[in-house]
Amino acid sequence: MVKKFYITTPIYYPNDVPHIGHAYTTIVADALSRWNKQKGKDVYFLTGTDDHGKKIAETAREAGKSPKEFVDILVPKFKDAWNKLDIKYDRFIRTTDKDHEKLVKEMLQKSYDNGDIYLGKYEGLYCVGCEAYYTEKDLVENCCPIHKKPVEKVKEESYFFRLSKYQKDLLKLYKDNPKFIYPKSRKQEIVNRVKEGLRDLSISRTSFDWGIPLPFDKKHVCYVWFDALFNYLSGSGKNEKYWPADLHIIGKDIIWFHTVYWPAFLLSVNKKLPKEIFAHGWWTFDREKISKSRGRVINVDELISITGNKDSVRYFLLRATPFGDDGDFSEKVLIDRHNNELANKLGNLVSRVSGLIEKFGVEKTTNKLLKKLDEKKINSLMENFEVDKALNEIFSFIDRCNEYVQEKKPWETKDKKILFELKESILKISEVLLPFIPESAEKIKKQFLAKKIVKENPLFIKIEEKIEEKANKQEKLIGIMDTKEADFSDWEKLDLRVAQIKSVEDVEGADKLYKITLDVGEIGKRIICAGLKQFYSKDKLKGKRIIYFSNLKPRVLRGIESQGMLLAASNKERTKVSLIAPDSEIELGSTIG
RNA sequence: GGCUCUGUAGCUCAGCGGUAGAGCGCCGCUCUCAUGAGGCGGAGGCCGGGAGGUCAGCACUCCCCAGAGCCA
Repeated sequence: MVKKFYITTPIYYPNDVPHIGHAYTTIVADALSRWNKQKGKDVYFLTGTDDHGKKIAETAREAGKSPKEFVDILVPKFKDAWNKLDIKYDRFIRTTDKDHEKLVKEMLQKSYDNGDIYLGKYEGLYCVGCEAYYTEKDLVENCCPIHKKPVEKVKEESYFFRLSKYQKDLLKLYKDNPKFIYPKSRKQEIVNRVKEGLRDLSISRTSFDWGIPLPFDKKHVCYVWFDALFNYLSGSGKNEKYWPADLHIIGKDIIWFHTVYWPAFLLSVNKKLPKEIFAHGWWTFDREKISKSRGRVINVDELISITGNKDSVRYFLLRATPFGDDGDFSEKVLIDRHNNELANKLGNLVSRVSGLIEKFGVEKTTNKLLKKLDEKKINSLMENFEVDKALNEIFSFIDRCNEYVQEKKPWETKDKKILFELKESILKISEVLLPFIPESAEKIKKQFLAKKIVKENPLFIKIEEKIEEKANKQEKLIGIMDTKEADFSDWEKLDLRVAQIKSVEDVEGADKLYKITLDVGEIGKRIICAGLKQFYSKDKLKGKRIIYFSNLKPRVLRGIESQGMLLAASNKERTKVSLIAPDSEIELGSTIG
């Protein structure tokens, strides 16, 4: 019997365009989904949107639309983004889908009948942005600590779910299923918090009506989590074919809801529990947390446009950081990986080998090269969701292949057997890379399975360096060239001398310059201007021995004739300056050369 | 405040009881099949600090310092 594998992403709020955070979760789920499919499992991959909630209702009203109209406009943006990133889901669920609404009502009724839902009163400080209540001490100047907006004092009749009843069951669940929560450190946090005790959970609202009405009290609509979490069950295929979920991929911000509320809800309605929940980290942008309110969001379209290649984005996100940890996004690193790993290593390997095969052909032989690919290791890494390390392993095999070409020099030997080994290895690479960079992997496969293998256009076009960096490099290059081209006679023109700083004065109206009087031994006293004020105090300079360039054409600076210059080292940014000085006692006026 | 986690090469991280590792960046050498690609080599680390157990610690225990996260 074929083993099933049911994997999900959270359902996203469609009140915003899809950004790097959404993309990351979904790409990871897609890669794991594709990988399991490749291993022969019957895979079912669910993603979608959470259309309900007060936040959506309010944003819609501001936009002058009904909530439904509003989400109908935004939801396609998610589908479109996933399409652009080659995400292949089996169902895109929306909480406004009829079958989902029906199931949630059934589940509410069932839980109510079991005595797990009761009527009470909720009073609290509510943040619309978070869809959550806060206590006084959480607030920062009476505002929500995340959105920095004032909270509302809300008091309303509400139905409660008896979460407290499930404390023991939950603790047992964590104990009996060590793989239930990943990564381990997160698990410890949850266990400790559950041990502290659980409060019953408010699951309904009367203050707005954009949601699923409670079947036993139509005045109330279902509050976000009971509605949203059950998408995993209602979206699990015909007759819940794929339930229970094998893996919920989530961000670390919603781990509490998935590892506490969700199993408790399921226990209440007598359903099986998901097997594993993996919480990944967040992306920061140049070291700052990405959040909408701070305006540091990078959306999917922008992300793709940086390299113009969806596989670069997929590769970067999957590879950049250990799964579970926070990652830092920067354009530079994305481009570096695109250029170095995808273009120079993988793309170039494909290019050089296809070119060689086109010229010389292949001849079947045993493949010793391929043995260097440790598939077992890759498999075990993937089973532990160590996607970054699995990719690492694959790319070190790509390195082996490039080394192999270098070592065997098939362009000289015209050895068809070597080229056969390389061809087979590249085909294998295309196979193992398929879950991660499907489009490129397909291209490679097609190219190397063709009857006549020919060299084709580059898979990954390298991204030009930024203009600024390029300019820097050129400057550096010119610097080197100048030195190289200098004749000895040029050097001889310079008269460099050891000198001592006798006095230092400020220059009126100049915040960088000092007027410095030097003693240059046999040459006598000289006055120069030097931009050292930011780096050296007067006292520090006084008495110092330095190297003086004496025959530099004099120049008037701020009304003072500067007779030459003193030598100093400085870094590229000119934030550090260090005077050049003789390292032992020597007469003033001594020449340098 | 309570509870977690992290601190190893310039940067990102791996190693988790037995002579300090990788990738990127930097420097040097080199090939020419290939996308200004590839290959080889080098520099660079009191493995946050201190104490303890061990024949042996970057890894184990305790304390301290610094940073991050969670507290419904």
